[in-house]
Amino acid sequence: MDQIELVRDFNRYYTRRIGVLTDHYLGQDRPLGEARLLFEIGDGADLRDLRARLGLDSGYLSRLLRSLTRQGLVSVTPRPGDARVRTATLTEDGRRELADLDERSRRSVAGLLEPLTLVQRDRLVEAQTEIHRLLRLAAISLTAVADSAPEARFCLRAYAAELSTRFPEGYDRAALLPPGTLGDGTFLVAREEGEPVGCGLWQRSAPGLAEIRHLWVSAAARGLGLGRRLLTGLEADAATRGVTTLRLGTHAVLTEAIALYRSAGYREIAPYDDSPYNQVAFEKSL
Amino acid sequence: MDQIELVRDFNRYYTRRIGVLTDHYLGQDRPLGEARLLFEIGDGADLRDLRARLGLDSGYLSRLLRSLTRQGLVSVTPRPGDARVRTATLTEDGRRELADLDERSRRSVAGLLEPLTLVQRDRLVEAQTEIHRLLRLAAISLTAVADSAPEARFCLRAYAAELSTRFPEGYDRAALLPPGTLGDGTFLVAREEGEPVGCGLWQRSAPGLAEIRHLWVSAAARGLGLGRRLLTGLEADAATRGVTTLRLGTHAVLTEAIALYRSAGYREIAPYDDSPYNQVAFEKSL
DNA sequence: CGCAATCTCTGACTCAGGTCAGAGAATTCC
DNA sequence: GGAATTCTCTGACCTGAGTCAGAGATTGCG
Repeated sequence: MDQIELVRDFNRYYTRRIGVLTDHYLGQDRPLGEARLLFEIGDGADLRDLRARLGLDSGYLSRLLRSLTRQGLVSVTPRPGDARVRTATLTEDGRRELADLDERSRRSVAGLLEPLTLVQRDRLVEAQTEIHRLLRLAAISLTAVADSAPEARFCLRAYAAELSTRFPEGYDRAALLPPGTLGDGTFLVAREEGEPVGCGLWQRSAPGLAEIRHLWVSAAARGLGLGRRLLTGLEADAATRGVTTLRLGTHAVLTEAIALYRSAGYREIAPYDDSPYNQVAFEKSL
Repeated sequence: MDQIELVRDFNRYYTRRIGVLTDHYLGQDRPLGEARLLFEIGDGADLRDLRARLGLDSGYLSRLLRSLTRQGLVSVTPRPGDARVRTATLTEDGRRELADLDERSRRSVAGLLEPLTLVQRDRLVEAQTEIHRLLRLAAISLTAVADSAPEARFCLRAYAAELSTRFPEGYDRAALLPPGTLGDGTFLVAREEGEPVGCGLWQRSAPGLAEIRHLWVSAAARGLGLGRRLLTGLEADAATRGVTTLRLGTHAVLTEAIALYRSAGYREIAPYDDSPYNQVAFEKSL
C-alpha cells in the first residue's frame, strides 16, 4: 500500500473514531451548531467576529443566538461606542453549560485513554504532536512578494524586534533592507492561514553569487522545520536564476540558526562584510 | 497542558483539517450519504449488509438507493436464491463515478503531502500508524465469559486451527480445555467492535498456584500489544483471587510468545507437566 | 398448508443546517 | 444634512439526514 493510501486509511479510521467520540459528548441534546457557538463565544465576542470565525451566514447566526438566548445561555447587547455591532456574552447558566460540555469532552477523551498504559499514552501524545507539527508545516505556503509589500515589512519589523532582544548589543533597524532596494533577488513570505509567520530573501551580489538575508520564523511557527523549508525554497529559487554560490552571515548568539546552516550543507568561511551582526559567515555551492 | 488537553487539541485540529480536505473532494455535488454509499457498495453488496455497515434505517437506505438508481449509478436486483434480499451493484457509470471520487480523494491527500520532504512524509505515516495501532488497542475490550460461551469456543477453535499449522507435529484438539471444565479460574475474551479477536484463561491448580493457558491473538489483531494486555489482565484478575504464583507452558516454535513471557517478568522453569506442547515452561510470582 | 419471520419499500414526518433578499438601525463620509 | 456604508435581523425557502409505522413480498418452519 502506498503512502497516500495509508494516509487515507488513517483519516477514515480517525475521523470515524473521533466522530463517535464527539457525538457522544456533544450531541447529547444540543445541536452541534449551538455547541460550537458556545465554545466560540467564550468570554464574549462581537457577532461579526463570530460570523467570520465560524463562517456563518448572518441570518443563521442570528437565529442560533436567538435560540441560545431563549434558553438563557447567552445575552446579546449592542456594543457601547458602535451600536451597529452587537456582542454576545455567556450568562451564568451559559458558562455553567460550557464548563459542562468541556468536562464531558475531557471525560470522553479520558475514557479513550483509559485502557492504555502510561507508556502507551505518552507514545500516543508524542505521535499526535509529530503529526500536528508536520501538518502545520505542510499548511504553510511560501510566496514571493515585493520587498515593499506589507507582509514583507511586517516580517522585517518582527525580525528586527526579536533580534533587538536577543543580541546583547541590540539591533539597529538601519541594518534592515530598505523597501524597494532588493534589486536582483527574491523575497519569500511564509503564511499560515493567511498570517505571515516567516520570511527570507536572497539578493545577488555579483554574477553567480548571492547572499541570503533576513531569514526569520515567528515564535508561533518555531519548531516546525519552517526555517529549513524557507532556506531550501530560497536555494531552489536562486538556482533557477543562475546563482551558483550562496553566502550568509549571522550572529554568534543565534545558535539554532548556525546549526541549521551547518546541517543544510553550508561551510563556515571568513566574514565577507563588516556588518557587526554578521559575526559568523557561511557559504554553499548549489 | 495535560495529556487529555493535548489529545483534545489534536482532535480539534485534525478533524478541522481533514474535514476541509474531505469537503473538498467529496462535497462537490453529491450528498455525503450517497458518496459513502457508493464507496460501501464497491463490488456489490446486499442491502441488509449495507444497512448494518453504515448503520442506516431501512427506509432511508431505500431512498438513497432510489436516488442513485435514478442517476444511473446503481442497479438493485433481488438476490437469486432468496428474493427477499436485494443486492446493489454499481453500473458502468457508477464504477466510473467511484473511480472519480477515489482519484479526487487521492489527489487531495497528495496535495496535503506535497510540501513535505520524503523523510517528513515517512515520519507522518509512521506516526499515524502508531496512533492507529494504539487506538485500536484502546478500543478492544476484555470481558470474562464462561468457558462454554460461544465466543470462548470460537476463540479456542481458531487457536487450535492456528497451532495445527504452526506446530510441525500438528495440534490435537483434545488438548483444548473442554467446555465447562475451567473450574476455579477466569476465561477472558478480547473483542474489537464486537468481534472476538483474542482470548486467554487462568485456572487454579492448587491454592495460590494457577496456570495460564490458551493465550491467543487473532492474526487481524496482532502487533497491537493485545497479547500483553491479555496477559496483564489475567494476572490482575488472578491476583485478586488469591493467586500468588502463575505458571504457563508453550511450544518452542512460538518465539514471539516466549519473548512476551520473558519481557513480562516470567522466568523459565523446568516443564511442570507432560503435555507435548508445553516444551518451554515459565513461572512468575505476583 | 398456514403462520411466523425476514427483508424491503412507501409515505408521512421531524430536525439541523444553511441560503437569499430585503428591511431597519446606526454610523461614516462628503 | 443627506447619501452611502456597515451591521443585524426577519421571513421565506431549500436540502440533507434521519425516524417511524405499516404494507407487501418472500421464505422458513412446524
